[in-house]
Amino acid sequence: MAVDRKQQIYTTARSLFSERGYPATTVRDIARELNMQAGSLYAHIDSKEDVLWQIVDEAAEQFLGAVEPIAEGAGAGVDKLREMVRAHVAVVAAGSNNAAIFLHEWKFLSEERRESVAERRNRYEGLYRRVIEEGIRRGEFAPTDPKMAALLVLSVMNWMPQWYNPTGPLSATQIADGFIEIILKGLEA
Amino acid sequence: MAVDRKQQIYTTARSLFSERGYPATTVRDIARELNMQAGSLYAHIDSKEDVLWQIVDEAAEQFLGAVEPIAEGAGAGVDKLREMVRAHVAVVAAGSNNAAIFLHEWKFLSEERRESVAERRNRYEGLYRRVIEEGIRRGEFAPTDPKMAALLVLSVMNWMPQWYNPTGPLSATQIADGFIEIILKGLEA
DNA sequence: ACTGCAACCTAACAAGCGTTAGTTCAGGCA
DNA sequence: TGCCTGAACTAACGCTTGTTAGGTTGCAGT
Repeated sequence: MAVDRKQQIYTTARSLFSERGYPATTVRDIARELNMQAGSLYAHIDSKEDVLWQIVDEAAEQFLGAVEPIAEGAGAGVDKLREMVRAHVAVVAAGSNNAAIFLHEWKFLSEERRESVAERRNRYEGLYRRVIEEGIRRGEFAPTDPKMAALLVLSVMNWMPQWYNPTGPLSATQIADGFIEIILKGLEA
Repeated sequence: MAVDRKQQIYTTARSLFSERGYPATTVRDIARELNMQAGSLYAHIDSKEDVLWQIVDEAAEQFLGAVEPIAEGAGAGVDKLREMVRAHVAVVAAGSNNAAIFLHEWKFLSEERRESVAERRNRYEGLYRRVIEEGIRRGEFAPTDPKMAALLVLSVMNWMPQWYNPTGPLSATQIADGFIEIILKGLEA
């Protein structure tokens, strides 16, 4: 029994933050879900914003950690892009709450923390743009605007937490492959 | 002088709701922006939620009103899909604040209002799915899962309010055409 | 048996929330 | 002139917010 209470608090926070958003979630909501009192939370956490920060920070690391090695590795652009999308979708599927919070709730962090998130998000988006640019230069992809192409890929992935249901009929890999098939055909030379 | 104060309140609310979200925007924030007292707002509005409702309701009508006639009209699926995306993007561009609020803040409406939004959103998504299904049946599009294809199109459009900048270098039509070019190539038979 | 400690509780805090009531004041109209 | 209307104000309401302080409980190790 008595699994690490801190972890339980974070799990509950992830669920509620992603469902209602950070400002609409109160520490009393989180406490109620765990059958405890609001004040008792503070034996385990420092502040509500700290909880948000840890969740967002972790998610940022997960996405970069999964996709950066692929983007900077060797191989054809087509294959790299496919693997990047697969890796991204796998991260979303592994913890879809994290992804939704990462995408929408970072606004409520303090200035410096927000900047740390923005920096990593820019780096992340750059990975996709660069792989597509490289693919165009090599003649793998048709000469389209790489910024728009990257934005298209990222849009599809970023919208995913809004509808993805872990208990739904489609596995994460099926979803990734379904999307990337259409996208790669749309981009190919 | 003295433009309709009610309109000013709605314009300010649109701006703040889309920027910080509904729960993180206080009626005092709105009032401050208009150099007035929070209580004074209530000479013009009934409640904070009513303001949100009117904005969301209006946006729903704008999207359906612009896209439904095209989807149910005659013509090739390829042309219809292109025009639908153009029309959607035009609505976003005409009032990008509305779109962001419509997509993310409907959760904070009352049960019945939420349902009214959900019903129209389902109808809206169905328009895209049906045009794609029709296109596949006619042999215009390759036989892909129409649900995934529609989701791809909608994802790209729904993510747009997150990055679209009215004063940016790209016009709404350029954006729409850039995306739809890639997507149509990805779908074609 | 005693101590130490983590986990939890109750109670309260200052601040902020949406909203209401009562009032003031200027402008248009009889 | 006197009255009405609309828009604004001030002040407060009851409630909720994140957070803190201090006390209680029960269990692990000596």
